Amino acid sequence: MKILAKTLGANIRAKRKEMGISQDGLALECGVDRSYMGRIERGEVNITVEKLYQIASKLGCNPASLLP
Amino acid sequence: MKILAKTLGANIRAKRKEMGISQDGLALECGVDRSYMGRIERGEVNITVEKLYQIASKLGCNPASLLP
DNA sequence: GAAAAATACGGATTATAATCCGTGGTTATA
DNA sequence: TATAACCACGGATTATAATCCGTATTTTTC
Repeated sequence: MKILAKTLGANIRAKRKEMGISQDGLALECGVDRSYMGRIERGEVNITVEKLYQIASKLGCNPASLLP
Repeated sequence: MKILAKTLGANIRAKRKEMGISQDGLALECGVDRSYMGRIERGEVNITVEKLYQIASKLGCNPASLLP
Protein backbone atom coordinates (compact mmCIF):
# COMPACT_ATOMS: atom_id res chain seq x y z
CA MET A 1 0.00 0.00 0.00
CA LYS A 2 1.25 3.53 0.77
CA ILE A 3 -0.33 5.16 -2.24
CA LEU A 4 1.48 8.45 -1.64
CA ALA A 5 5.03 7.09 -1.82
CA LYS A 6 4.06 4.77 -4.65
CA THR A 7 2.78 7.47 -6.98
CA LEU A 8 5.52 9.90 -6.00
CA GLY A 9 8.06 7.24 -6.89
CA ALA A 10 6.33 6.52 -10.17
CA ASN A 11 6.38 10.22 -11.05
CA ILE A 12 10.09 10.46 -10.32
CA ARG A 13 10.78 7.38 -12.42
CA ALA A 14 8.77 8.74 -15.33
CA LYS A 15 10.60 12.06 -15.25
CA ARG A 16 13.94 10.30 -15.06
CA LYS A 17 13.19 8.09 -18.08
CA GLU A 18 12.06 11.17 -19.94
CA MET A 19 15.56 12.53 -19.40
CA GLY A 20 17.09 9.26 -20.53
CA ILE A 21 19.32 8.76 -17.53
CA SER A 22 19.87 5.72 -15.31
CA GLN A 23 18.76 5.27 -11.73
CA ASP A 24 22.37 5.17 -10.59
CA GLY A 25 23.15 8.27 -12.62
CA LEU A 26 20.36 10.26 -11.05
CA ALA A 27 21.29 9.02 -7.59
CA LEU A 28 24.86 10.13 -8.14
CA GLU A 29 23.80 13.58 -9.33
CA CYS A 30 21.45 14.05 -6.40
CA GLY A 31 24.02 12.83 -3.93
CA VAL A 32 21.78 10.06 -2.65
CA ASP A 33 22.57 6.39 -2.30
CA ARG A 34 21.90 4.30 -5.43
CA SER A 35 19.94 1.64 -3.55
CA TYR A 36 17.89 4.33 -1.85
CA MET A 37 16.94 5.86 -5.19
CA GLY A 38 15.59 2.45 -6.16
CA ARG A 39 13.48 2.31 -3.02
CA ILE A 40 12.17 5.80 -3.67
CA GLU A 41 11.02 4.90 -7.16
CA ARG A 42 9.45 1.68 -5.92
CA GLY A 43 7.57 3.67 -3.29
CA GLU A 44 9.11 1.80 -0.38
CA VAL A 45 10.23 4.86 1.56
CA ASN A 46 8.89 8.15 2.82
CA ILE A 47 11.31 10.87 1.76
CA THR A 48 11.87 14.30 3.29
CA VAL A 49 10.95 17.55 1.60
CA GLU A 50 14.64 18.35 1.30
CA LYS A 51 15.26 15.19 -0.71
CA LEU A 52 12.24 15.98 -2.87
CA TYR A 53 13.83 19.31 -3.75
CA GLN A 54 17.23 17.78 -4.48
CA ILE A 55 15.68 15.27 -6.86
CA ALA A 56 13.37 17.76 -8.56
CA SER A 57 16.30 20.09 -9.07
CA LYS A 58 18.34 17.45 -10.89
CA LEU A 59 15.28 16.37 -12.87
CA GLY A 60 14.85 19.96 -13.95
CA CYS A 61 11.29 20.22 -12.74
CA ASN A 62 9.16 21.78 -10.04
CA PRO A 63 9.02 19.79 -6.78
CA ALA A 64 5.26 20.28 -6.67
CA SER A 65 4.94 18.68 -10.10
CA LEU A 66 6.23 15.40 -8.67
CA LEU A 67 3.58 15.24 -5.96
CA PRO A 68 0.39 13.25 -6.50
CA MET B 1 19.75 29.50 7.32
CA LYS B 2 17.82 26.62 5.79
CA ILE B 3 15.66 28.77 3.58
CA LEU B 4 13.49 25.85 2.49
CA ALA B 5 12.31 24.78 5.94
CA LYS B 6 11.97 28.43 7.00
CA THR B 7 9.62 29.44 4.22
CA LEU B 8 7.69 26.17 4.39
CA GLY B 9 7.17 26.77 8.08
CA ALA B 10 6.10 30.35 7.47
CA ASN B 11 3.57 29.18 4.89
CA ILE B 12 2.11 26.66 7.29
CA ARG B 13 1.88 29.26 10.02
CA ALA B 14 0.16 31.72 7.70
CA LYS B 15 -2.42 29.14 6.62
CA ARG B 16 -3.04 28.14 10.22
CA LYS B 17 -3.64 31.73 11.34
CA GLU B 18 -5.96 32.17 8.40
CA MET B 19 -8.02 29.36 9.87
CA GLY B 20 -7.87 30.94 13.31
CA ILE B 21 -6.64 27.88 15.16
CA SER B 22 -3.80 27.46 17.62
CA GLN B 23 -0.53 25.66 17.07
CA ASP B 24 -1.48 23.06 19.65
CA GLY B 25 -4.88 22.65 18.05
CA LEU B 26 -3.42 22.01 14.63
CA ALA B 27 -0.82 19.64 16.07
CA LEU B 28 -3.56 17.68 17.79
CA GLU B 29 -5.63 17.43 14.62
CA CYS B 30 -2.66 16.32 12.55
CA GLY B 31 -1.58 13.82 15.15
CA VAL B 32 1.85 15.37 15.54
CA ASP B 33 3.58 16.44 18.70
CA ARG B 34 2.79 20.01 19.82
CA SER B 35 6.45 20.96 20.30
CA TYR B 36 7.29 19.51 16.91
CA MET B 37 4.65 21.66 15.23
CA GLY B 38 6.39 24.67 16.74
CA ARG B 39 9.71 23.58 15.30
CA ILE B 40 8.12 23.06 11.91
CA GLU B 41 6.71 26.58 11.83
CA ARG B 42 10.02 28.03 13.00
CA GLY B 43 11.77 26.13 10.21
CA GLU B 44 14.00 24.18 12.54
CA VAL B 45 13.22 20.77 11.10
CA ASN B 46 13.10 18.99 7.77
CA ILE B 47 9.75 17.21 7.54
CA THR B 48 8.78 14.20 5.44
CA VAL B 49 6.38 14.33 2.51
CA GLU B 50 3.92 12.28 4.53
CA LYS B 51 3.83 14.91 7.28
CA LEU B 52 3.43 17.62 4.66
CA TYR B 53 0.30 15.84 3.43
CA GLN B 54 -1.12 15.34 6.91
CA ILE B 55 -0.72 19.02 7.67
CA ALA B 56 -2.03 20.24 4.32
CA SER B 57 -5.05 17.99 4.71
CA LYS B 58 -5.98 19.51 8.08
CA LEU B 59 -5.30 22.99 6.77
CA GLY B 60 -7.67 22.26 3.93
CA CYS B 61 -5.18 23.12 1.23
CA ASN B 62 -3.04 21.56 -1.44
CA PRO B 63 0.34 20.24 -0.20
CA ALA B 64 2.03 21.86 -3.19
CA SER B 65 0.62 25.23 -2.18
CA LEU B 66 2.65 25.10 1.03
CA LEU B 67 5.94 24.61 -0.78
CA PRO B 68 8.17 27.58 -1.57
C1' DG C 1 -1.97 44.37 35.67
C1' DA C 2 -3.26 39.68 36.72
C1' DA C 3 -4.86 35.30 34.81
C1' DA C 4 -5.11 32.48 31.02
C1' DA C 5 -3.97 31.03 26.61
C1' DA C 6 -0.57 30.48 23.14
C1' DT C 7 4.06 29.97 21.79
C1' DA C 8 9.23 29.23 22.31
C1' DC C 9 12.60 26.32 23.60
C1' DG C 10 15.15 22.51 25.73
C1' DG C 11 16.90 17.72 26.91
C1' DA C 12 16.19 12.87 26.45
C1' DT C 13 14.31 9.05 24.04
C1' DT C 14 12.22 6.37 20.04
C1' DA C 15 11.14 5.63 15.28
C1' DT C 16 12.59 5.82 10.91
C1' DA C 17 14.97 8.22 6.91
C1' DA C 18 19.19 7.62 4.60
C1' DT C 19 23.71 5.33 3.93
C1' DC C 20 26.95 1.66 2.74
C1' DC C 21 28.03 -2.50 0.54
C1' DG C 22 26.92 -6.78 -1.48
C1' DT C 23 24.60 -10.12 -4.65
C1' DG C 24 21.48 -12.01 -8.07
C1' DG C 25 18.53 -11.25 -11.98
C1' DT C 26 17.14 -8.98 -16.22
C1' DT C 27 17.74 -6.49 -20.27
C1' DA C 28 20.53 -4.22 -23.88
C1' DT C 29 24.73 -4.40 -26.90
C1' DA C 30 28.65 -6.38 -29.29
C1' DT D 1 26.55 -16.06 -25.97
C1' DA D 2 28.99 -13.42 -23.32
C1' DT D 3 29.75 -9.01 -21.51
C1' DA D 4 28.22 -5.08 -19.70
C1' DA D 5 24.89 -1.78 -18.08
C1' DC D 6 20.82 -1.33 -15.42
C1' DC D 7 17.69 -2.50 -11.77
C1' DA D 8 15.65 -5.21 -7.62
C1' DC D 9 16.41 -6.50 -3.20
C1' DG D 10 18.64 -7.47 1.17
C1' DG D 11 20.99 -6.89 5.89
C1' DA D 12 23.50 -3.89 8.87
C1' DT D 13 24.72 0.63 10.37
C1' DT D 14 24.36 5.81 10.93
C1' DA D 15 21.97 10.15 10.81
C1' DT D 16 18.08 12.43 11.80
C1' DA D 17 12.86 12.92 11.85
C1' DA D 18 9.47 12.69 15.31
C1' DT D 19 7.90 11.92 20.11
C1' DC D 20 7.35 12.85 24.99
C1' DC D 21 7.93 15.28 28.51
C1' DG D 22 8.82 19.89 31.17
C1' DT D 23 9.33 24.97 31.92
C1' DA D 24 10.01 29.79 30.71
C1' DT D 25 8.29 33.61 27.93
C1' DT D 26 5.24 36.10 25.22
C1' DT D 27 0.71 37.49 23.88
C1' DT D 28 -4.45 37.86 24.77
C1' DT D 29 -8.19 38.72 27.30
C1' DC D 30 -10.76 40.31 31.27
